[in-house]
Amino acid sequence: MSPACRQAGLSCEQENLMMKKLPIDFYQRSNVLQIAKELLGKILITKWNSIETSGRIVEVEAYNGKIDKASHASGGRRTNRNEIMYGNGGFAYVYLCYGIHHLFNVVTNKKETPHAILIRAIEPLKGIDGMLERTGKEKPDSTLTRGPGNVSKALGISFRQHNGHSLVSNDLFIAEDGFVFSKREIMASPRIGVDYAGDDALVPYRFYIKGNPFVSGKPK
DNA sequence: CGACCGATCGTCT
DNA sequence: GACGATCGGTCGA
Repeated sequence: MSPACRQAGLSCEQENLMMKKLPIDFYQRSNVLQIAKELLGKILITKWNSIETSGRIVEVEAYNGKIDKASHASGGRRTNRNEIMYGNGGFAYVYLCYGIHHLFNVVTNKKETPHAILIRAIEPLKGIDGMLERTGKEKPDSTLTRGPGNVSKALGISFRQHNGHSLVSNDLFIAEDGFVFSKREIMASPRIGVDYAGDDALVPYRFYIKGNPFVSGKPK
């Protein structure tokens, strides 16, 4: 059960009822930084292989399209791999990183504007046993869904099966339950692992929840 | 602590 | 043939 529902004294049944899937309009807006911040506190859910897993988003990074040197679409670069970024918002962009990790992104904005938001960390809510099974971990500590590679592993997201998947589908989507982080809990910093991006490596496009144990990087 | 390193493979040059 | 929007481990101070 989510902290928000526990605080409100709601049962799991009631919690399900108040869960609302984000509509396609949420994703197709033009301000990727705004959407990235709004994703903090929302719930990412997967339901497949008879397992439902979900977690509250606590860390994201925005990638600001063609003008962003850190983006795969930098300079209008368009390849087989990043093609989905050039489509409409509301779809998953999943790619393989270092041959090992499947990184899950939310595509935003409209056709031909390749905006994306990388989901870097979630706080597990449902299906923790399933997450442990998928990751091979013994205990649900803070490394379970810390960092983008771990998020995908715990939720069973892979680039072969889920790249281009709709986010208004019934098996992979983001929902809101009324919970919101307060503004002062939301921190901004440069993005991680984008040293190659020159001056764009320094822009504060990473947003995370202050003090949350699932947030990647060094605590500060 | 911090620095470094190996894993592993699809994609692009 | 080189290289990642990473992770977890090791090693030395």
